[in-house]
Amino acid sequence: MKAFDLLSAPVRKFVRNRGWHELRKIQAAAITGIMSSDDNYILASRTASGKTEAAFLPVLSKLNFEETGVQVLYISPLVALINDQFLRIEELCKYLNIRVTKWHGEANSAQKNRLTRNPEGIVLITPESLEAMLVNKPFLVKGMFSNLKYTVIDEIHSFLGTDRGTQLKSILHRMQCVNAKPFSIIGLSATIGDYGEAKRFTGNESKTTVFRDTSAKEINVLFRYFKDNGDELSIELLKDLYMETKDRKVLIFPNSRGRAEEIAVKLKKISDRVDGHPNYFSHHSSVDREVREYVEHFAKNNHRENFCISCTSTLELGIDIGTVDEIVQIDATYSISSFIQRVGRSGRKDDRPARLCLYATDKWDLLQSIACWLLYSRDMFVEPVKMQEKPYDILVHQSLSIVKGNSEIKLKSLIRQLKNNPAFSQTEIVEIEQVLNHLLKIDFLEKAEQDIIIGIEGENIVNSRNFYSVFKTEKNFKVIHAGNTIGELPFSFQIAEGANILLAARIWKIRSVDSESKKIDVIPAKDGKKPVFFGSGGSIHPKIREKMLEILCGDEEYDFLDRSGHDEIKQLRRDFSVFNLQNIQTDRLLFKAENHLCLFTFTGTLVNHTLKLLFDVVGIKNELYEQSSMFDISDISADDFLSKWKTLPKYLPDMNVHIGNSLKDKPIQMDFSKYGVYLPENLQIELLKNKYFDTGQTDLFLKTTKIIEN
DNA sequence: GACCTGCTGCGGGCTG
Repeated sequence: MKAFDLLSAPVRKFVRNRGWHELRKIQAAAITGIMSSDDNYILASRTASGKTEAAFLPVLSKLNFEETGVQVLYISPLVALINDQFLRIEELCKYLNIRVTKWHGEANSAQKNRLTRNPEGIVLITPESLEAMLVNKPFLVKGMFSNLKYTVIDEIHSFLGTDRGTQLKSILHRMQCVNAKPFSIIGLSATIGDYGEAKRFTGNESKTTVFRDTSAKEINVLFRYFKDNGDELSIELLKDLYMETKDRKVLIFPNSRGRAEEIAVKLKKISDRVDGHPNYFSHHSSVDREVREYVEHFAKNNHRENFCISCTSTLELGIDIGTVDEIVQIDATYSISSFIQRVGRSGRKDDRPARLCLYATDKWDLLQSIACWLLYSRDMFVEPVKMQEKPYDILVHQSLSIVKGNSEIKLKSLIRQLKNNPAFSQTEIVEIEQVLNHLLKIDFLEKAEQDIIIGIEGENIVNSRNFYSVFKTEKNFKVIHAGNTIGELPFSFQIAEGANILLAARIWKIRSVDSESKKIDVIPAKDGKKPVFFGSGGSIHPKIREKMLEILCGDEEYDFLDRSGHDEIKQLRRDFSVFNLQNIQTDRLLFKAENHLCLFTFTGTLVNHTLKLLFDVVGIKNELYEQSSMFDISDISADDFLSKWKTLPKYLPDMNVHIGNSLKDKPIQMDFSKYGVYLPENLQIELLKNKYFDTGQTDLFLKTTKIIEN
């Protein structure tokens, strides 16, 4: 039987009326699977390949929406995506007389109230809104969701291996507990590397099936190399970039918000001068939400005019922005999976191959960029998801949430609930007890006779509006022009009266700064500096660094490189030819210069961090340059260094002591975790160890590496 | 050498 015939009559009518001649591969597979079983499914395929319909066509065919209670829950990582998908799902449901309700912080509260009085149909929600419901109105969760049949999780890859994902996994389990009969889960995802983790996310790996649409899109790739001079992009690069993008619909990804502004403003200036199109925008988290919505709307609805959006990962996820002809990446991405997301945003027209242009501004970035491209296109490599096996900080959060939701709960019952939750399945009971005891000790929890309740100190935390999310955000200054919010900026040396800055693809002069209300008043200006933001670097997988070394030691000529890129690689190869390298897997390079040593490790960020800590412990004076994966080592001879190097493995078993000392030195290191500071010290150390270090890989690295000298 | 994400409940003021 054909997949189409499995659908219910009204859904078939919908498909025919839309004029769809045939179902996509992913849709046919999903329909056959979902119609025939109540198993969980992961549907993986490119952006805009009809995944939403792949999930909803069979679910709408299968369920009886006359039943009371919400039947389908759709969970999205973004409010913007909920608003997007609402229109599509509502269109589908109009035929079937099913009510669809948006439920997030900005959604209409009258609609929400109507749903609570008469729960039915489909609800679109964020993880944080679900959390809030569990904390404040657990009775509502029971009333609304105890007859739930399906939960659809959009962009499920964005939850894998993240704190927010652990939170969602925990919430899903808590919801399963109030449900009469377990609901099924359908995860929608872009193509990812780690389907095992995606399957485990449903809480029932063996009853979860993955459907993948692997049909690859043809890509035309071009590399351009323009060495930058210091902080700003070279004028040659900008001119080339302008010519490359002026007649297309383009997304440019420059890896940082400051540079996104620099590019948008400078390309617009060139365009103004030569009478090109005026549609240059920037899109990132510091651009006001309404401004961003305008940009998205423009891209989606102007079919004839070209545009250029200079953006960060805000445009990586699946917000619908219509057709994009070309993707430009400035310098290497931090991961292959991010690279895949960005490439996937182009070439929606099926008849044309996607166009990808990779600019590099530094020799190491050029090398990394080539490595990423080869790993993606030849080796089909994607980083595995790095799981936090024991997410103690999320355990703190969920413990507080469960206690607050229950008002009071027996300690044994709380421990049992946490232990049965798949989000914490790797955490031992003694560890859960340790966390809860510490929360009791710091008055976040309190014993009231036989029960546990929220303690004095915990009240402030759980009653705050900020409690529902597990990630941290800083308070920034609002940038305002003539009463309109342009965006926001962190406080820095730049924020001063009379200074000129770039924001939202425009140039502004700061007229006044109000530190009290955190507002900056601006007027338009003619020239200015790119804004400064703060952030620590990303983490590069060892495989990318190994590929960089492989390219360096090889002699293949790449036909996708331009002349200057070709010359730069040639020069790099010449520089490294002083080493007689035999084995790319195990040989690493020690360059002996006059007064210092350069150790090129060609390994991942976490191993480098671990090596740095070990160097510090044994008193090797060093500085780490992550971009080239190189340690600059001084005040020691090569021979002394090598004999100390041999002793490093024996310090690894005491990593917790070393990390503990480092944490005492700089408590600020815990800042990455919103709830980590409420853990006992030994668990804080474990959290830090998992986040910034990799003792297992470092042990292996130290044991297998052979150091080659020049 | 970084990027991103979300938000209750209540009270007061205003509009229709």
